[in-house]
Amino acid sequence: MDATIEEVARRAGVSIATVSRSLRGREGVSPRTAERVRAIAHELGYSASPSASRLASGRAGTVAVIMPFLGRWFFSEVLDAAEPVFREAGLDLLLYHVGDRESRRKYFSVDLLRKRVEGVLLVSLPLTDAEIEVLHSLGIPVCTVGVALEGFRSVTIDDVSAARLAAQHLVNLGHERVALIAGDTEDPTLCGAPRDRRAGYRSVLEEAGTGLDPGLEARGDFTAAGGAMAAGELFARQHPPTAIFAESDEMAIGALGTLRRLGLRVPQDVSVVGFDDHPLAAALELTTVSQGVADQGRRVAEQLVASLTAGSGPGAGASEQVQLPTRLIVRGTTAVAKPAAGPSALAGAGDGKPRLGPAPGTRHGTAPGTVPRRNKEVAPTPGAVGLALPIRAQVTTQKGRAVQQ
Amino acid sequence: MDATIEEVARRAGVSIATVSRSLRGREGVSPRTAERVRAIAHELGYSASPSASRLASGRAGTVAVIMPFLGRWFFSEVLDAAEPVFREAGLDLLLYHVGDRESRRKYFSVDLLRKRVEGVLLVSLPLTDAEIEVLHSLGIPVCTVGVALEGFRSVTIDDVSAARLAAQHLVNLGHERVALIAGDTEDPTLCGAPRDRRAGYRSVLEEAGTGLDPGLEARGDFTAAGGAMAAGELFARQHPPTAIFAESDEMAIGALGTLRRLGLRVPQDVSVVGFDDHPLAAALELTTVSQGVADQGRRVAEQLVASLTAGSGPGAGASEQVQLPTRLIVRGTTAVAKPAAGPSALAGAGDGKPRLGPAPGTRHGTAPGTVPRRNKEVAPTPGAVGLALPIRAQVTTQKGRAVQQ
DNA sequence: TGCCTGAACGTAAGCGCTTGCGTCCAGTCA
DNA sequence: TGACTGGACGCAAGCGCTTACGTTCAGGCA
Repeated sequence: MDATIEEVARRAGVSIATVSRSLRGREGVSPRTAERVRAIAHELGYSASPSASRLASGRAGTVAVIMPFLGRWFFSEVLDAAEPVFREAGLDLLLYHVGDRESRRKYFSVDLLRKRVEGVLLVSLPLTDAEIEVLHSLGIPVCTVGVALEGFRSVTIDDVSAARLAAQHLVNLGHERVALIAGDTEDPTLCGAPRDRRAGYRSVLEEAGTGLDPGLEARGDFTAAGGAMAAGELFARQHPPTAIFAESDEMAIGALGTLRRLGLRVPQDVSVVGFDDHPLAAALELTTVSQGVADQGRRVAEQLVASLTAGSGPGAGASEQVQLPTRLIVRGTTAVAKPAAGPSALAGAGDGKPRLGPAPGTRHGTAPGTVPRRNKEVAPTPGAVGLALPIRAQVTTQKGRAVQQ
Repeated sequence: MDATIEEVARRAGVSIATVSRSLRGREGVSPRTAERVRAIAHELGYSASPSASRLASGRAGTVAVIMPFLGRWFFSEVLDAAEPVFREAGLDLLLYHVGDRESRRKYFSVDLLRKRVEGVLLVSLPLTDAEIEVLHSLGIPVCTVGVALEGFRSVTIDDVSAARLAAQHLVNLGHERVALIAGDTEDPTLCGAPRDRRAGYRSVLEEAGTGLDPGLEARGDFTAAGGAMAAGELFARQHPPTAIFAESDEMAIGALGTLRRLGLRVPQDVSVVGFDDHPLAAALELTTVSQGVADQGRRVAEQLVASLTAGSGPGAGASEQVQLPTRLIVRGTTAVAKPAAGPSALAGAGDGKPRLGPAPGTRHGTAPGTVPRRNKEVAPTPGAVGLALPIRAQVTTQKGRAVQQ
């Protein structure tokens, strides 16, 4: 068996209380003794049993991260960013994948969380009132990311404004038929994001005076395959769009695939904007709305750790709602609308250069979009350089070749 | 405070021992009593304190999943598939992100795992002998996926054969200059996969008699950005390739971006094969080697659960090494080599159709590649349909338009 | 010198369970 | 009717810690 605290105490010739105090850095032990105890503990390869110490102290030393998806980019990215924060704080990270209604019941009604964790991080999971009630009744800090919940601290973005960014960009390029590939607003495993992004999109179209056309909206399910289908639907309809805004990069990329199969060139025939700034978006030169996912993950984890350590300290921030900025990253999948678009035009020879020009209401963006490069060696590859624009600022130019599909 | 076992006992008018037995389904309790206890426990919203029960029973009820990356597709996919298996078995899933050398030391030398988990799932993490020693000394079941480790059960694929599949496909299409975008074989956070895939690639080239050319190998880092850079390097060299095999889809997609920027058409000018069957590979019609990642995740999790429940039962399978099959999925990024390739040819008008024809040694594949479709509604989208081929079987035809970039 | 003080340490009471073993008692059999 | 049996249950000893409180004792002060 592993060494226990008792063995360490015996070897050090002190009581187990002193060992505990020494190892936990509590006061009441002379520096010399503490040091000696620590040396012996290390020599024995001793480390306290978590269950014993949790039982005795009453603190779980664990946080739960609850997410509806693990495989989708947004979620794994949040997890990736949050993990080190918890680790740093000495907290174990218990992962909960909440999928269907059934597993949700297990997590919420049967208190799987109670006594097990001392904090909960909820990733983009919309909850019923009953579930929220359960969370509150746990009496432990709960932070959310991707969705704001009454009474809980959260880190989110303004999905409405972010979507407006994308839609406005397309409108300003002269597009009059801007389609939306939306997430499912009914899906119980998805949050308000699809609803808000659609709202942002619609508000821009209304302001533009082009009117809303239900025929311009199709549903993907936040996957590439769903995006591909949705694009297929859009172009099978009476009046196809000249531009597409997809609520996620994964759907946008799926749409790109469909467009290519249909022989439509991007951006010459159709412009496409995504949402997320997925790592592959840069590679594919997809114009997109960046929402700093890693940032969100890190921030919300820090928020949770703070709630945990501060206890009920300064009442401030009890339900702090952080909203992170988003920005449009213009790459190669968007261009000014063709004067008279014939959507039936099949793929023809293209010179590969998007016909970009100053859009109405132009303002120059300044902060260059960055393309992640971990490999620092020779860089003969012309990277896609986009422009990061504040809300409402519009595109003017871009460096780098655009897509030519 | 939450209800304790004592309160349940009091209300039920029995001893806490009986409550414990009733709730855990142990024998020694009359059915009537057990039922009554269960009802009362439920009424009180009681559930046993994990730390207390773990301390008393000595079982941790928790497994650790250790992975070097959380954000990369392969890893999050494995996690996604493994989680439900553990949940089903009533095991908590403790997530460990092992990044740099420093954090590795923490995980392995300081026994963060000891006393905390009763099983370990290691995802594609190569270990030093010392680290392996530590794992063995834990005396608990350890399973690995993505890499086979002496003395541990594992689920892997045959990376050499899988890579051969891709390389052979290109060679059979008539390509004589087949490049490799390789992962870093020196990276301590990566497993034998890059080494084996490179070996498979090289063996095919050697057999083909085209000889090995160091100028045909470049290093990505398993990211799209890395793949983009690597492709850039390859085409900046003296004798550019006519085909590229990338050791991951993410790198392949990055390479596609670079090729487009360089004005090279895929597959007319350059063929590209990836590795993984990433969800976006289907959307982009990337020819790739599918390695059934979800399968691997599920299988290895089941393996670990079995080791845990079987205890040291039938000695069989003590170090069972499962190897899952891989298959080539031919989509639109590969085509027969041009008779005389001028790699400097810039993008010209293309008819968008790959010049695919029967390759030498042809054999017809039968099992159709599947494109994940969760949305079951009208499907006007022409999905990419690839062919799943057993090892060494070669391409003949494919349905659906090919990429035209 | 006697007393007070506080740092340094020990004592022991839990924390909330699990489980081996002992007890009780309704049946069973001789 | 009494010894015997086994199912149903209670008792209590932990599991390995944390921590409130008690004890000891060297030093400082009047």
